[in-house]
Amino acid sequence: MNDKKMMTLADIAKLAGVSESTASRALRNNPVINQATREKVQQIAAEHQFKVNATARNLRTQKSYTIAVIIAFDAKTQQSVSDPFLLELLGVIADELSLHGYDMLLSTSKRDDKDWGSYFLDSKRADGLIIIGQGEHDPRVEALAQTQVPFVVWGGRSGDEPYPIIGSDNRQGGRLAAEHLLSQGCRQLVFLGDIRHNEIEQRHLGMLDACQAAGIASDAVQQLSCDFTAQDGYLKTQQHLFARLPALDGIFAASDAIAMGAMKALLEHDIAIPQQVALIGFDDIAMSAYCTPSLSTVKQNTQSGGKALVNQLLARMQGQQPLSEQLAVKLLCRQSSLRRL
Amino acid sequence: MNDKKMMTLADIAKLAGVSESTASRALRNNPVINQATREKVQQIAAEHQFKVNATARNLRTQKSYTIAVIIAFDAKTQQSVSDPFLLELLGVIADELSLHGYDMLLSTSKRDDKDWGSYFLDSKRADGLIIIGQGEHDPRVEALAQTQVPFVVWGGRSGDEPYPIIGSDNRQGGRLAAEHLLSQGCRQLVFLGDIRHNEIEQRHLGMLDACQAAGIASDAVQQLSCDFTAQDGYLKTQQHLFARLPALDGIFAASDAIAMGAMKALLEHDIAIPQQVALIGFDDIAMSAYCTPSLSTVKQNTQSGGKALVNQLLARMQGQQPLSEQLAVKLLCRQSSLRRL
DNA sequence: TTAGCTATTGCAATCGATTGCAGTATCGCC
DNA sequence: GGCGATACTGCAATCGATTGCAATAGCTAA
Repeated sequence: MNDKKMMTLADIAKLAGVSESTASRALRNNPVINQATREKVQQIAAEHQFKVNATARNLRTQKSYTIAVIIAFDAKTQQSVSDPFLLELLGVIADELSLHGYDMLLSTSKRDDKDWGSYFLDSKRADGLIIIGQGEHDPRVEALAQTQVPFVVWGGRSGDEPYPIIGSDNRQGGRLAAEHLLSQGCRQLVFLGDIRHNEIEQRHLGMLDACQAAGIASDAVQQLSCDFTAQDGYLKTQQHLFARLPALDGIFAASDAIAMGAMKALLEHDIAIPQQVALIGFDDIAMSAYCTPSLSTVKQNTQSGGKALVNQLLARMQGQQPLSEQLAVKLLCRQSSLRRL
Repeated sequence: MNDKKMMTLADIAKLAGVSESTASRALRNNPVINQATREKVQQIAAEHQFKVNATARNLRTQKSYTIAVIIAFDAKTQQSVSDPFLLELLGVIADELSLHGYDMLLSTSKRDDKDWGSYFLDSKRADGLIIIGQGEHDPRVEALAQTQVPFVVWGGRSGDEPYPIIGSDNRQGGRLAAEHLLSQGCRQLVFLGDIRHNEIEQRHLGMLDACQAAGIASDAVQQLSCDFTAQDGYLKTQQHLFARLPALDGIFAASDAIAMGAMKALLEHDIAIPQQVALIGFDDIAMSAYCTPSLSTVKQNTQSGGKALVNQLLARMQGQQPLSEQLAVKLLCRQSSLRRL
């Protein structure tokens, strides 16, 4: 029942009474092999549960049929470790890769000891790289761009990056969020987030776009740096925003986690949301709809994002010019910002 | 600067004026090679940024130095896709594996087309399997247990599983949660969760333990099936629990997500938490501390869990008898359940 | 009948590193 | 001076599948 030692192609060939080359071609459905022969070989292989040794194939073909996904953390803040958004994106990427016959090697680069390009590519562990890091300018990525390594990045475009970046249209997202706050009558706004990150910077810029378009004085818009955690959202709100009350009437947080921290601080201080301060986040994590008040937010299209990452990378690996992409986002208005029904 | 084609061990050997075998041994720091020779080879390799071809090594050594991590979803509920707890665990596993020189292949088995064991092991893609699925009895896992495949499972032990399971002491967690509710004066309790899942069943049993010990009548403890989502927590609370008010005074949700859904429903109904109904969850996801009221919960030790998974698997791969482990959990009392200060 | 095709199949090299075993040099010591 | 031990180093086989090219068989057309 359980074959003692591993079956090899040679065993299958012998059983089928053909040469290894024929067996190999038959299994891969090479049409040059007689149909009857093909079927016979495939049947025998199936009977014995033969699985091609991926290692041997990889060595011979010089491909690994594997893509490395690197989650690049900020060494300092350790952010995003528990960002639900990430896991969702990962799931989509995994599915899409598997659809194309690729496996996914996952690496969280906390210790950034090893140089990605060579660790994964030169050693033939992977054929390409997907880098997920809502990072600040990362020298390692910049360095990669100088090489021939096929890779794509999930993140925010700031304009001139010499590598393909797929991400949400963060600026548009920021615009939508701010327009919404303005439409609810907010006039003194705060942006809560770390604009050293490209994506966050774009969200902030979008907010400024909207304010400018609405003729809001620029000193009515404050930006306050904040980590990606609920904790920091809470702290920063406590430390800096209470002082600006009651004038302050609208907060745009760079992520839902931050927003929920801010919400906590406001509620503890008995500030009515959205009546006194309207609040909106970014990401639409699962909890957003279920906190009280429910959190307005800007939703990223994880599905399209994951697919775009994979498809651009595969295109790049086939020698095509990869393109950066910006995905449309969607405004979700919930209780935390809806002053009027 | 950038070497045209990939360097191979042969190239390094030639440059160093030694044979391939010597070069190989030198790079792996085999003490049988003269120290001076070793250093010279290593230096030349470093200069040329030589990286051992993992594929070739794997073929020759018949190992892949790779562990496959499979996130087994419930085909129906698609739960846990966005469970923050999972990502955290994944991160720990990734780090621990990398510490031991292993890479991590991630697979989300939504389409359960392929048979794990053979896909990863027979094809030599991985040396072992870590299966994460707070699953119900999964026939695929049962089948694996019949084979020689080295694998470990994250989940709940129900007693007799013939394979190593690492997980939290869910029963103890349930006990702690219930004891806490009781200590707050709750007498009519509801458990919200799907007890077909081992882990959840254990949490429920723990709750019953505590109630029994406290002499609570068994009909004062209700169990209500519920998916892993905030959404279902919300719905089930609306549909079934309002009818039991005001007698009902304590809810233990099988996960924080469920708890937050329930909280939403209660608040919308103007039920005071914790005065009228005390609420406690499980997991301590990042948001728990930042909803309002903040959510009491039982915290799992992700760190130890990830390490245990990896270490047990590696032990198993070295022929040792792997042991199941139950990790201690910790009760975190926050506003949602604290009636007295 | 035979050259010329086509349809199949097999031979043997190849991918790059590892490793058992054999070979060489050097040294100490009687 | 010779013998064995010690310390390195190299030869060549090996892991398992893929593939360019050669080989064979069967068949058609001249």
